Amino acid sequence: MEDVASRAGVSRALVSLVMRDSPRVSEHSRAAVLEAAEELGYRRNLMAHHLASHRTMTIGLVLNDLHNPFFAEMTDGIHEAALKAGYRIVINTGLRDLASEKAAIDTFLEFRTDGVILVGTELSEAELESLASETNLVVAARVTASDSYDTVSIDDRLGAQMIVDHLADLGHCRIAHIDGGPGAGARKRRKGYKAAMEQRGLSEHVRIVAGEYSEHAGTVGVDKLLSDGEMPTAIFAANDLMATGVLNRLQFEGLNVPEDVSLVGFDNTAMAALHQMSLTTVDQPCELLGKLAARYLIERLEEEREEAVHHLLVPSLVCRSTSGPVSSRTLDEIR
Amino acid sequence: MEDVASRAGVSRALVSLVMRDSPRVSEHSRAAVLEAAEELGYRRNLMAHHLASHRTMTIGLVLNDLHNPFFAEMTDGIHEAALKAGYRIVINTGLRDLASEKAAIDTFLEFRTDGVILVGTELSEAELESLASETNLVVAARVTASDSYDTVSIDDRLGAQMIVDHLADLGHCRIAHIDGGPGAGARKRRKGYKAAMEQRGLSEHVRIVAGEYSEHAGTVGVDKLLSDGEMPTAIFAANDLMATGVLNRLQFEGLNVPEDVSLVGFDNTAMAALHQMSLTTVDQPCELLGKLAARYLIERLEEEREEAVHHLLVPSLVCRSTSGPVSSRTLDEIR
DNA sequence: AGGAGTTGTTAGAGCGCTCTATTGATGTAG
DNA sequence: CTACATCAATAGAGCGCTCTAACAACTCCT
Repeated sequence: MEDVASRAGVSRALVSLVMRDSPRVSEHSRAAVLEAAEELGYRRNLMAHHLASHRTMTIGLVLNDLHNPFFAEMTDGIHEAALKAGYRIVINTGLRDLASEKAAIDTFLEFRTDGVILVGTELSEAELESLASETNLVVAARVTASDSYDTVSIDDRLGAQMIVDHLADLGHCRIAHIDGGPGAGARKRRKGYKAAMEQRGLSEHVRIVAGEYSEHAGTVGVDKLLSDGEMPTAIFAANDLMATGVLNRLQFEGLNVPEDVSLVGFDNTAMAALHQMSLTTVDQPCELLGKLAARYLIERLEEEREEAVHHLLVPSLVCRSTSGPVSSRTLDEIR
Repeated sequence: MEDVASRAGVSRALVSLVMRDSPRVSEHSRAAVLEAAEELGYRRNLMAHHLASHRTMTIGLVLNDLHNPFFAEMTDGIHEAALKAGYRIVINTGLRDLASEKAAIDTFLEFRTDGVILVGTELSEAELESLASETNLVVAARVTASDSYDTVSIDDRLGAQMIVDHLADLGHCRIAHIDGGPGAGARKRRKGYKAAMEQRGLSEHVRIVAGEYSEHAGTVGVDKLLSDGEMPTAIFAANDLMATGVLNRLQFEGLNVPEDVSLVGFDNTAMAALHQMSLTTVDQPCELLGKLAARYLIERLEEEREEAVHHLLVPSLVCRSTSGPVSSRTLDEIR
């Protein structure tokens, strides 16, 4: 910066002003500085910039799982909204694993990004609370009642209920749920499933298989369902990624979907819409969620608001071809 | 740091040593400092750290497209190798768009990450060259002959040739290629396709439709193929993501795969292996590629090597169910 | 003409850390 | 008992920037 200043024949402070697009610089000086900077290939040092200004104009984004297209779609929305407000984003992945997620967050804390958006976090509420005391925080795709950070999500519980209602309407009673384990929103989906089953008078058919938000968990889940007890006529997979694994395994086992077993996912990722999948699922307006998350964080950063916001969006069911009326055949006949 | 120092009853410099795990600190002082830091919730400021040390122990990773599972798989490999060497990674996305990619890179340059890995970059060779003069650079999934940065990739040209050979062996002559446009490796795949067609005496059947590495491009590509001229009996899509769109559209148009049209993709992403897709494709050992990329960058960072490395891996064909012998029916009969 | 404002520019302190050189304190050999 | 290492700890400069306060140089108004 010193070099640029002397080459442009001005002071270091003025170069700093030009770099920050200050309006209180004459056109003449501005041009001279920009030219000198260009010639020297000068690029400002964000580290030093931050150290002096305490701002980086950067948002840290922690995605739970890069393999799940849901997160890519959320990112689009966040990216767009952030850019529009003059912020840039930096991403890190939690690898669907608590320790890695914490490491990812630590990186951003050490980098001192202006704020952090956690998409699909697996952190406990206590951990979120303590994180919120260190930085500006928005949690997406998960709901809490905290008043120190914002949350943006769809109503997972309601989504699960819609699924059960849909399947029950088609005549299904033996509706099983492979759950999302520690995944964000998984508990609410599980609860919604249970509540809806009870409401429909299907309490005795409640059957929950432990899983997680991955394709592999779908495969394993089907194996478990096949190996012990009566096979359900419908499966509610905790998310689309898992549903992919379920569908794969069912077909591998010679079961037809939806003739023999109906299947419903959750998230409505681009994957689900594919002709080959054509998965019945619950839609999450990813881009909108992303935009809202970014917007709420930016409101915090610009100190336009003190109290926490908890924005809950209403999901909608997308019926495709993996769900159909209950079959009259039993599993034994099928085999 | 000052606070931690006074609380622990030592100097600021000693706290710094403890934070950097220096061996020249007595156990007693170390314990005292760590305790004080813990109590005060101290977290070192990476910005200041870098400013003074010129190191961040961080690698910037630019992924061309978050929606393409190929990049998620590469990331796994990079992440693992980086962590093992004590580096952390920070990700940014190019949104499959040159301007965004440049913005992503700029962020890392301003953050002064120790080095940058570009996965599937669309930058020109001149731009890559100039970037390499600013930071330590490794380019993955693309090949150049530069001697100022390393590249790690499979042999795209060979992969394309394997596809054409496979299809030609099945009796196909009218093999069309929907290309990857500005995408990394797309030119090589296009060239390999052309060369192989000529080698097989199928020059007159060479047909290239302009596309890009996206699902949508596959849909559009099929429409183009259907609307003008004779429909090919086989399609080589520039990557798996595009192949998904192609498959989708073909089925929508009532064409059976592989009975009416054979289809081959490229990348062998997890998606391609799904029972519902079962896509014939060319395998890229993503994790290995990622690991190599990280390793080469780290070698550069630790200044173990001066000259550039260009590592080219041999691809392999994975035959699944979207490719089969040429059909005797013509398109008119099908319709 | 003199005070008040406005505009463009600058000096210099300070952000939170590392790093070099230095100082004591302790041990070890001549 | 002195000379020389070795080890633990520290002072103080400096990394590249921003920010406050101050300063010229104008313009405007009474």
